This record gives sequence, C-alpha cells and structure tokens, in this order.
Amino acid sequence: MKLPIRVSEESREPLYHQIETQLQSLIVSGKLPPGTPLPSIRALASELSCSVITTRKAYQNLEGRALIKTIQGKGTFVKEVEKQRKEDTKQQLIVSAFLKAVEQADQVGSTQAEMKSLFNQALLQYFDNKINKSKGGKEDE
Amino acid sequence: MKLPIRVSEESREPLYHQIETQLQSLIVSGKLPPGTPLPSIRALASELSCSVITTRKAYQNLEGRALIKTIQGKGTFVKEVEKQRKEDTKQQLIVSAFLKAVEQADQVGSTQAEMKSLFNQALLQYFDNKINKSKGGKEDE
Amino acid sequence: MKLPIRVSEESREPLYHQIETQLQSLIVSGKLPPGTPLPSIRALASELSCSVITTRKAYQNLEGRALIKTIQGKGTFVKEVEKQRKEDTKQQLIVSAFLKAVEQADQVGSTQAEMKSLFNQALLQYFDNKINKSKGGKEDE
Amino acid sequence: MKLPIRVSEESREPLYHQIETQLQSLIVSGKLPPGTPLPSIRALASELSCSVITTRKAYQNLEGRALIKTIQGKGTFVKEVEKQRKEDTKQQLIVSAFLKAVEQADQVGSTQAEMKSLFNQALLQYFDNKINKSKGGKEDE
DNA sequence: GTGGTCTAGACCACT
DNA sequence: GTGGTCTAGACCACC
Repeated sequence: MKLPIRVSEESREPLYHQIETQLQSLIVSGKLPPGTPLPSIRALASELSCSVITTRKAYQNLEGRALIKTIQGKGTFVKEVEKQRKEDTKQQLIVSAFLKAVEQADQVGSTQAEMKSLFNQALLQYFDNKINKSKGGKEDE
Repeated sequence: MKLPIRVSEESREPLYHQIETQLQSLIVSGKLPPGTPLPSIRALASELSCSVITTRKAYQNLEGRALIKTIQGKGTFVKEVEKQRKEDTKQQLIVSAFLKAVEQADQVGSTQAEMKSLFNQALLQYFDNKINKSKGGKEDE
Repeated sequence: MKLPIRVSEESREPLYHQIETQLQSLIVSGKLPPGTPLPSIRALASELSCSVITTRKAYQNLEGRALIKTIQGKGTFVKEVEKQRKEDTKQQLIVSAFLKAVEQADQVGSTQAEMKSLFNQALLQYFDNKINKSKGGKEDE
Repeated sequence: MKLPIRVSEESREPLYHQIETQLQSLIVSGKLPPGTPLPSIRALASELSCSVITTRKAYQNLEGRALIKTIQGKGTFVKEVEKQRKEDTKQQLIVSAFLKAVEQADQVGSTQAEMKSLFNQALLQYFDNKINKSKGGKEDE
C-alpha cells in the first residue's frame, strides 16, 4: 500500500521528522487503523527516494512512542491503541499547534480580537485552497 | 538601551534564530521605531552571554530582510519601513502561523468546528497563563 | 571535482566574496550546470587553505541568491535555474560593470568618443595579456 | 564654495574613499583648477554630515598623492599639476575602470563581440539617463 | 561522509 | 568606540 506521505528536501525540517509526524497523523486520525501493515523501510525509502537510515529512524521513533510495532521477519504494523489515547494525542497535537501560533501572534503585538479574526481568515483560506485543489483534480505530476 | 530579548539554551532553535525572530517581532510590532539604534553586536553578545558571531548572524539576517541597517563604524539601526509594510508583515506572520496550525489539525482529521473550539481553548489557556505569570511577579521558574 | 577558483590573500576583497563571485560566474556562464554537486565546504576550504567558515559564508550567500541549494547531510548543489534567468543575470552583471566604468569616465570629463576609443584599447590590452599568459604556460608570477 | 560631492551611507565603499575619488575626479578633469581653495575639513564634514576624521582622511590621502596642498592656517588648495600628468591620470583611471569591467565580463563567459555590444548599450543607457535627469530639473531634494 | 551551530579569540577598517 | 573578516578548533544533526 502506498502511503500518502509527501516529503520536501527544501524544508528545514529533517526528512525523518517529516515522515514521522505524517505517519503519526495518519495513525491517530484513524486513517491507518490498528494492524495495518506499513511498507518496509526499504520500500518506503525508495518511494520517497531517501536513505533507509532515514526511514528507519522515523519508524524507530514511532515504535518508541508505541504507535507502531515491528515484528522480526514479518514487517511493521500499526499498533493497537486505545481510542481514548488517540483522541487525547490528537487534541493535544492540535492545541499545542494553536498555542504556538498564538504565542507568535502575541509576540508581534496582536490582540485577542485580531487573532480571532485572522484565525478565521486562515481557516477560510486553508479550506478554500483545499477544495480548489481537489476540484482541479490532480494538481501534481 | 536594553532589549527585552530572552534566549533559551535548552531550545533546539538556534540561538541566532531566537534573537532574529524576537528582534523582528519588536520591529514589526512597532516597539522599536525606525532609526532606533540597536545594541552593538558585542554589547548584545555579552548581555546574552553568547558569542559575537551569534549576534552578528542575527543582525545580518535581519539586514538581508531589509529590517535593519548596519553602518561600518557607526552601528546598527532599525530601518525606515513603510507602516503598511510592517502591518503586512505582521499580519502575514500571524496568518501563516495559523495556517500551519490548521494544516496540522486537518491532518489529524479535525473538523472546522472542532478547530474553532480548540483554538478558543488555546487562546484562553495562553492568556490565562500569561496573566498568572505577570501576577505572580516572577515570571521565571 | 576541482573548481577553477583562485583566491588572492593580497586582495582587499574578502576571501568569501572572491569565492562567491567566482562561483557565481561559473554558474551563470553555464560552466557548472544545474545539479552539479559542489565540493563540500571542508574540501573547498582545505583546497583554498582557508577556514571552513569562509567557504560556508560564500555558499550561504549564493544560496540566499537562489543559485545553489544546500541539503543537510547531503551536500551542496547548483540549483535549477531557468536558462533565461541565467542569461539575464549574466547580461545584467556585464552591463552594470560597464555602467560603473562609464560613470567613472564621465566623472573625469571624458567624452563618449574618448570612452569608445579607450574601451577598445582596454579590450585589446585585456585579451593580448590573456593570450600571452596562456602561451607562456605558467600564468603565475 | 559648495563641492558637487555626493556620498551614500548605503554604499559598501568607505565614506572617506567616496570623498577622495570624487575630489580626485574633479581635480584631474579640470573642474577644480589649480589654486582653488577647498572647504575646510570641518565645513565639508558638516556639509556631508560625517565625521571630521573622515574628511581629514580623504584630504590626507589626496595630499599624499600630491593633488592638493594644505597650508597651515590658510586652508587647503588644489595643487599645481602638470597638464600632462592630469591627462595621464585621467586616462589611466578610465582604462583601468574598463579593464575591470572587461575582466568581469570575461569571467561570465562573454565574447568580445558581446562585450562591444553591451558596452554600447551601457553607454546609451548612461547618457540617456543623464539627459533625462537634467531635463527634469533637480530630481533631488 | 555531509552541513549547522557555536566559541573565544584575533586583526583590520571605519567613524 | 563601531562593524567586517577570519582562524582553528568544537559538537551536533542529518544522510
């Protein structure tokens, strides 16, 4: 199965971290249900044209956080996780993302009212953009 | 003049980048009006107990983005920037921070309604925290 | 691959700038096509017997002008640039060099006719000199 | 007398050098004939709003090259220079400016034919620009 | 191996 | 005093 993962060499974020967070999102959002087999580190590496070291690091980190499980000779699988824990992780990810953004806004002297307005603006912009992309069909390749 | 800049050695964010973004915030928020002389790279370095090279890199990057101007033998100054451009930069910084957060939320399968609710939650949390800190007097530890 | 770069310690021009402009010339002239891996900052530093910091600064400035791309852990590469943009940059470099010279000539009260004549003189002198050097074999000392 | 000297803080060229070369141009071009009194270092400094140290350095360098002469208690004057020497200096300045430009052009792989064409282009551009400026009256202040 | 950050000095050029 | 350049190391993160 081909994972919907996109990495960018341009980004300052390390490759392994891009993979890691995207996989995490897929898991806690339920898009990859427990038991789902993940591609082998070699397969994923070739798909993303990166080094196996990189994919292995991503898998290792996820395994360390008990989100996936590697079974010798069989492969790597999404681990059984309590629904509640998934919900919590999800919410925590979102809130901390928002907190970071709010902090940034506060630093440049934005008021709460402004933030609310700009947040709605960002929301609209994001989903508009998303819809347009899907309407246009595949915009990539 | 002493700048309200705080750096953390713990953070994974490079020192020079911490300085850079904080200075940028001070400038676009208008807290440092055009023409304001910034502390010399040496003074700032000793104040933050870091190397001159580090402060210099921060200043240099800001100069590259036309926010400050350094003159050999004279010092470094906040550049004259149109008020409009400052507003734009500010707003752009905030919206892009929010966009990033929204993208993250979307990736884990959050709905717009959920995002709004969690955003308000983050907002409250942030400002509550801020008020408590300032009430307590010591904002450190 | 060994780059045809020569630096002079005598020159008042900063080392990193000598490297920078020579690399730029090699890139916009097409001698280093897009994708070409540049020597690592350490390799180049040892080749030119200068500090790593110096080569890094040159690379960094070129990256800032979108001529090269550096990727953590992989190396530094000539960026994909439109042929047109390369042509433009090249021509712009030349014209601005000539403009500067013409301005200088005008300031000392030279007429257009004089300038044309002296320009041709300079042209001859330059290429004569160049040919003699290459004929002689040793172009140093 | 007010000298037609313009300095720019933005330029990477040192202030004292900007003053020095502009004065030199005025002298060898004959716009400041021998015996002309120059403004005092203090007057010039205040006119250009720079430090007296800066203007003194410019005057000292010119005196070192025997283009001006300072007489204690009387002031600074353009020195008597042989017409021939002025001509030579002038020509030398121009040719070396052109040589530098040609070298730059050669480095980016320009042919002699191209250079000639681009030189003419630069010439036209420069004088067009100059005429337009003077037609428009004072474009400054 | 690669680049990224940082230190603690140094010397020079400019104002 | 200021900034500009540079050295010769160091340690870390990434591939």
